[in-house]
Amino acid sequence: MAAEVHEGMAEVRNIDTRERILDAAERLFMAHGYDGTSMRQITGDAGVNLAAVNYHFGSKEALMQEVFRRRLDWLNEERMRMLDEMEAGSGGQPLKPSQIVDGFFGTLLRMADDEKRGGLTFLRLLGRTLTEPSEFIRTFLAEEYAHVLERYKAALFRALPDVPKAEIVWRFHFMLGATSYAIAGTDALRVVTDWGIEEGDSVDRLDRLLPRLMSFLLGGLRAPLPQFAAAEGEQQAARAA
Amino acid sequence: MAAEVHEGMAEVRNIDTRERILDAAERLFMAHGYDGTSMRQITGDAGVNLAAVNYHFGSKEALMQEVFRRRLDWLNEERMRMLDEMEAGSGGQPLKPSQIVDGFFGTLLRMADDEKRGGLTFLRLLGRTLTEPSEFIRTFLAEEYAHVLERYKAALFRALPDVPKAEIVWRFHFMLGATSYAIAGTDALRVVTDWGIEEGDSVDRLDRLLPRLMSFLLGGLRAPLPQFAAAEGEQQAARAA
DNA sequence: GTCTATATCATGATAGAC
DNA sequence: GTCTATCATGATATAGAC
Repeated sequence: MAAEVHEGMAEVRNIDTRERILDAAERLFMAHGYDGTSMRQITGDAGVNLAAVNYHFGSKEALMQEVFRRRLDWLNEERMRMLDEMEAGSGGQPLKPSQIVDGFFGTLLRMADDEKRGGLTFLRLLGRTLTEPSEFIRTFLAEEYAHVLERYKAALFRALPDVPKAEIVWRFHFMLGATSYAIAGTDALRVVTDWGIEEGDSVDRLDRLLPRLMSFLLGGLRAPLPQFAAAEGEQQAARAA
Repeated sequence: MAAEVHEGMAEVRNIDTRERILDAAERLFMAHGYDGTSMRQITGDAGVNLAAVNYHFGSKEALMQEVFRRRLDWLNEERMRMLDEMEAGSGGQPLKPSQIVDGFFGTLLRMADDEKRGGLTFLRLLGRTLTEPSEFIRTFLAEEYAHVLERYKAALFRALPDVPKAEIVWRFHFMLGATSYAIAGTDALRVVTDWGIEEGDSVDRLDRLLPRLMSFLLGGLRAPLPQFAAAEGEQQAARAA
């Protein structure tokens, strides 16, 4: 009797097993890194059999890719959708830098509150992975979502016509770093923030992180240019005129 | 005869072996991470025997700590020395934010040109490790050099009396992230910077990275406060007056 | 689809000769 | 201090019964 129920639920349990593995892998990769997490830990945590990972995903590397794809496909479609929407509403005018930054980084940070999209766990995993040494996964991310970066970069070029393009690319990069580190939420962070914070100020609240980060990013993006770049900026502005 | 020469050089070869192991470990940990690097790779690369790591350092973890200590002791002494010097020359007045940022992050970045202090290899290792999941090493770093962060944080509090302290701590954290990511120099960086850079513009030149990063960091540090924090800033300024 | 059992290999660490 | 040889463990992956 139990066997019949088991057979009847085979399809459902299959899907369930896949998700359970992905959830456990996401959590463990976040906490201990790719190389620091074994398939025994993952399947143990997920409550499934050791062989299930290879059956459902083929290998540990393929599992890692699927962990990211599950979240990033949605995120990057959302980013594209927001850019489409903002550009449709701007009447052909360049967007404001704050709109672009919010579309890219704000959309990312708002995932932290969305448990069904991975929430803070996935965000931290992503933040850490961007500087982690597992080459195959950085390559995968760069290739899979290059088109999104490209469109946002182009939007920034239009929004800041008198800033040299090289400078914008660098600043985009600095913004990525500040954001990654903030969401990675390492213990180094905790040590820093534990000092000298006024009583009652809840540093850890995510709804405050977003405006804090936004101010910082925009301040950096629009900062005065370094001297050698300011000269290039004048040339670029002259060409455009 | 050969045996006598060997014995006579024992001390020298000892030191040499230690340094060779540290150099190889620094390079490999940077490229593949702590968990992704085996002691066989390290000793193979260093051209020494496998057992030498445990003889000289005791364990893989202790080796990793020594890799960092070798570079960071100097860096953090230099940071302290610069702060002492600047404060001695300011006549009791608060320092300028740009001085403080240069003392902390400029001193770090200038290590990239100093091959005998680890150069770019160590800088990248450090940048990656700050978000890496190896807990023991982040704990080690946080405890070992906490006093330096504390002094720089205090200097920033004095330099920016009407910015809430919590805000300064966060912005310090964002600056750390932007810098880590920039020096980690992942492939994600390379992909980003390969797009749309004008011909002849050498994006990779380190002497340009420093002023670029400085402008960005200072722009972020001095950015307008987010609304909720601006209110706190007024209170803080009122208390100080 | 799920399980047990196992093949195959790499890891960190150490004992003991030299 | 350096070497060889080896231990004990844990890794990914798979074969084959159910």
